Amino acid sequence: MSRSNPRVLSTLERAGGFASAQEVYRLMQREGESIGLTTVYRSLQSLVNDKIVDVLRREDGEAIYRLCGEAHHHHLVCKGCGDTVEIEGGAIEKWAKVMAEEHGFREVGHTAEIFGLCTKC
Amino acid sequence: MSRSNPRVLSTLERAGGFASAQEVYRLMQREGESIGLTTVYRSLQSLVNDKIVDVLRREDGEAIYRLCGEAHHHHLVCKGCGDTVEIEGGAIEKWAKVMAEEHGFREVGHTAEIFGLCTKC
DNA sequence: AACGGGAATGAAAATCATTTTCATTTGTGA
DNA sequence: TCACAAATGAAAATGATTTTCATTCCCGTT
Repeated sequence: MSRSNPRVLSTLERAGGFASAQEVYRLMQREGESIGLTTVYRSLQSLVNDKIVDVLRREDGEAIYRLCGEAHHHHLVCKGCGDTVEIEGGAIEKWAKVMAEEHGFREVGHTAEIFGLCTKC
Repeated sequence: MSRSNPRVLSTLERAGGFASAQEVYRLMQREGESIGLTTVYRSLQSLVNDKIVDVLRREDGEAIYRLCGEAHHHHLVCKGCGDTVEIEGGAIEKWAKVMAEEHGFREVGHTAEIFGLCTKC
């Protein structure tokens, strides 16, 4: 096991708490940090294990890492222009909790996204 | 542009209306159909364009294709053993609809999954 | 200060899904 | 039959992610 390189976390923070591994890597390069791509991946994974960051997926399948503790929210994504609106999902939280309990699941998390065509598209 | 090979759609149906491109391809191979992977990808994409199937993402980033109009349900996935329970999500449907309307989105779909540790893990 | 062992690092190769290229085949209308 | 567009698929290209493996770093012990 490897522990997270602190500069990776700090870069993810600086990126707005939301970026892909490749982006974190490029960002660190541009800032003159000497680090390998492998280490970036390992650090991010370790942060995920430690529940310090979440993993989500872009539409193209690329993994993006998000700092936890951010107010938890969901997305409304436009299939046309890719525009994204953050929405709140109290209903989902409750649903997830109930469903999980009903089936005896512990340590539950969830994902939920809505996609459609926005007013402009 | 290429039109969808009908055998691809028929295979996706037979797969339970839910499979990745690779799975559809393997399934067709096993059934003795002569088809190339490229054609499977192209057909699925064309079906997506025609709004006959939806695209979702697995946790590992692989794209999965789902027949539209299928009885719509959600999943409760165990992080330990990978076991999956199908659950119903009336609450989500309502939430998605409300949120979409609130922001003027049309033709909306959604994804929602819950993951955690099952009783055995 | 030298030593030893485990953790961290990163370059390069391996994987895997997906896309692109391109030459060939097929189907259809003139 | 001819010609041309669409469909097909093998092989190569792409891009993210993971694995391998040799090297370097860190730290506590002689």
